Amino acid sequence: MPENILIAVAWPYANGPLHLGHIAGAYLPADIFARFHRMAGNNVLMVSGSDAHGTPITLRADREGVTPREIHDRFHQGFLESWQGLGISWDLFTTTETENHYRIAQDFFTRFHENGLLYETESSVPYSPSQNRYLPDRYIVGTCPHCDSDSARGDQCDSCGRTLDPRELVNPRSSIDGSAPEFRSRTHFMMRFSRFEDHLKEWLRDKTHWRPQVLNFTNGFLAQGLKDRAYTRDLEWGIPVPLDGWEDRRIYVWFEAVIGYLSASVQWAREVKGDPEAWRAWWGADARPYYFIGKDNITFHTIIWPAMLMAYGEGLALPEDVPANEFLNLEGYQLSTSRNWAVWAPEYLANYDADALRYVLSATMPETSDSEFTWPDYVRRVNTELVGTYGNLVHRTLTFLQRFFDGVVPDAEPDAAGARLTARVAEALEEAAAHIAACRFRAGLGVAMILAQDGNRYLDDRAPWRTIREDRDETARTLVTILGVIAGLKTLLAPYLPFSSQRLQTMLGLSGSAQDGGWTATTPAAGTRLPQPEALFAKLDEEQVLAREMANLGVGADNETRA
RNA sequence: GGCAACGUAGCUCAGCGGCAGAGCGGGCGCUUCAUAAGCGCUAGGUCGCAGGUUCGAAUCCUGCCGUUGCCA
Repeated sequence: MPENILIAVAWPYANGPLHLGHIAGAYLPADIFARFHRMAGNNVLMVSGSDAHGTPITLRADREGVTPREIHDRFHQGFLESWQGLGISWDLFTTTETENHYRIAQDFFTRFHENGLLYETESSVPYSPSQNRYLPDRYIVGTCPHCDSDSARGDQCDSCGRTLDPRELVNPRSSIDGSAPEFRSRTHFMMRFSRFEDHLKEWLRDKTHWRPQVLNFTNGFLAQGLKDRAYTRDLEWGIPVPLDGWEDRRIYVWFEAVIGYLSASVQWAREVKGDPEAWRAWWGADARPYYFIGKDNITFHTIIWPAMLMAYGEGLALPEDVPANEFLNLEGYQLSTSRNWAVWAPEYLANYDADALRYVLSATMPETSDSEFTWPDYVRRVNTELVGTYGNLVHRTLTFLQRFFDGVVPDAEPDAAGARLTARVAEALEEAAAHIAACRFRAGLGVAMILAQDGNRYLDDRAPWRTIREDRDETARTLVTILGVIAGLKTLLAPYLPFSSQRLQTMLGLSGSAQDGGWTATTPAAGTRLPQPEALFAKLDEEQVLAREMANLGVGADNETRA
């Protein structure tokens, strides 16, 4: 019986283009998971969108002298193009800047308020008299009270790493115009998260299938006691508090962005599916929601958002799993937008193949600990593994078939050794399915690559280039066997390498899409004439790649702001 | 400062109580259908450091060093 699998993926800040860290951290694993489950016959709803209201967007807008909406629109559009190029197969990628999202986020607020979960509290907020606006903590700069650095921000000191309150800063001033801020007393709402501590602990009890890092971190966080948190902020950009007289305060971006998982599902039902109630199948009692995020977001998805769902009280499905990834480093250092230490998706896609990146990032996905992307390693994996092991197995087989069989699939059955290998294909499909369903994506890919090696070894053992001289039937048996392996690889790799699997689908003389073929190895029927094969992947010139990429890295760094 | 992880072969990473593993790179050989691709063999490691538990520790515990994330 098909399952309803909600694939909810982190909402990227629309303040800059996507880079490799985003892709390896959340979007690629989510997409592999989605494509696999669709092939396996499950009902998938995969949603996310641009986070329009984060502080980084306001920061960039202030710096460029444009509105936050202009920043959001620019990068949201860029995201859509990158998804297309990378083959990230959303059912809907929307944004928090929609009427639908505002309505649902405000509905959450109203519900919490009516249920007595929000209470008022006074807090001291930095205000700029010269600009006549309240300032976010990180807009205040000054001297750090701990280490005397004069470039500390109101939220944190980059020199000593301590987090700060803007009132602690010595000689505080606005980073916009250098004027001294006032601190004004303002009324804000606190959310009674503390009320859900026990319920959360109870809910977490059977989550033994979660990754240890995620579970330990979550349990540890809860063990320290869940505190109430400010639900509103003094900002001009964001979703207004839906109460008379409170319109100048906004719902804190974090508590609003997570609601996007639900609001995007609702929007999908109405606008894409054309059935306004269709979203309920992915949010009901038998739905299985998976949240793909980075390790910096764990508490919001294992504690805050589940608590909000409990607080909302419609029996909305809680996360089944939150397979948070660790971080991807680049050439030995952390990715950094401000230092331009990154590989940007648009630039990558302008020069290289999407499947090649999907392969390399899948093989080195930071599932269990931080991992490393280097350009020499990228070239090596593409040339030896993608081209050499997998691509070449396909190419040597299909060109052989053209040369000696006129491209026609022979009518033959595998021999004994071939039957054993064919059985391996079926096993590989089962093993990989188990790995992918459990969010072990590297392991799933490993199963496919071992099968490709088995195929190459089988070909070398059978040596059809020799048998063709005296025993055409035996050669035919070898080829039919290896075509079955290739068909299996096409399926096994379709979640990882959708573009090349589709090309292979065509080269195998199969109609339709590789995605719709199901999680099985379908071989072309005997007598089918296959088209002239083309290489699945292009070999890279290491010197050329390194010359281009190492020259770009870190160039144009902007050290004035951090993003 | 508190919490949670990570530190394993030249590189990238598995393993997480029972003889230290894979891929790549290095060395040697086989093959020639194939994108100078493929296959086999081989060298290479005080499993961050120091203690402890155990018949037995890369694996469990403690401390330290280094890295990362979250929180204060």
